[in-house]
Amino acid sequence: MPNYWLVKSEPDAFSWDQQVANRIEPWTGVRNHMAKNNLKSMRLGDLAFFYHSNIGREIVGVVEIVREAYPDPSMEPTAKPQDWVAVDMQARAPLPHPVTLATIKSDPALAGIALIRLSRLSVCPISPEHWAHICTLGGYRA
DNA sequence: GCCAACGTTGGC
DNA sequence: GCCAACGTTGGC
Repeated sequence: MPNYWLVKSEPDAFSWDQQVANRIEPWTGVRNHMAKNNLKSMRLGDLAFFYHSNIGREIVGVVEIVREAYPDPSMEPTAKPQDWVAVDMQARAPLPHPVTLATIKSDPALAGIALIRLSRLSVCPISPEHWAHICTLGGYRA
C-alpha cells in the first residue's frame, strides 16, 4: 500500500501542464519543517494529488514519487545540507474532473482533511479513505 | 486588496 | 522564556 499525499503549487509559478511536459520534476523550495517532514516520509511509489493554490484552487492531477528525499538543490548557501529536502515526482494522469477546494470544504466525507485544517501547509498527508473519495469525485481510476 | 493563520525574529 | 512585530501563505 502506498502512502497518499497532496502537494500545492501556484500555477503561475509551476503548473500541472509544466509537470506533465517535464514528466519528472524535482519538488524543491519547501521551507517549512512540517512540510519537510512529510517530504522525508515519502516512499517510492507513493502517490500525491497535485493542487493548484491561489489560481484555480483545485486538485488537477496525480503524481508518483520517483525519488525519495535528497538535499534540496535550491537551498540557500548558508543552510546546512541536511536542512531542507526535495523529492522527484512524475506525472501520472490528470483528474478528468478537477476537484475544487469549495467541493472539498463542503463534503462531510472529507471533514478534518489537512488541506483545510492546516491551510498553509504545502505538503499534506491524505488518508486512504479521503484519497479514494476524492478519486471518485474526480472521475480518476487508478 | 484584505485578512486570518501561523512561523520567525529580536528585544527584554 | 515571553511576546510584540513582522513576513508569508493562501483563501476570499
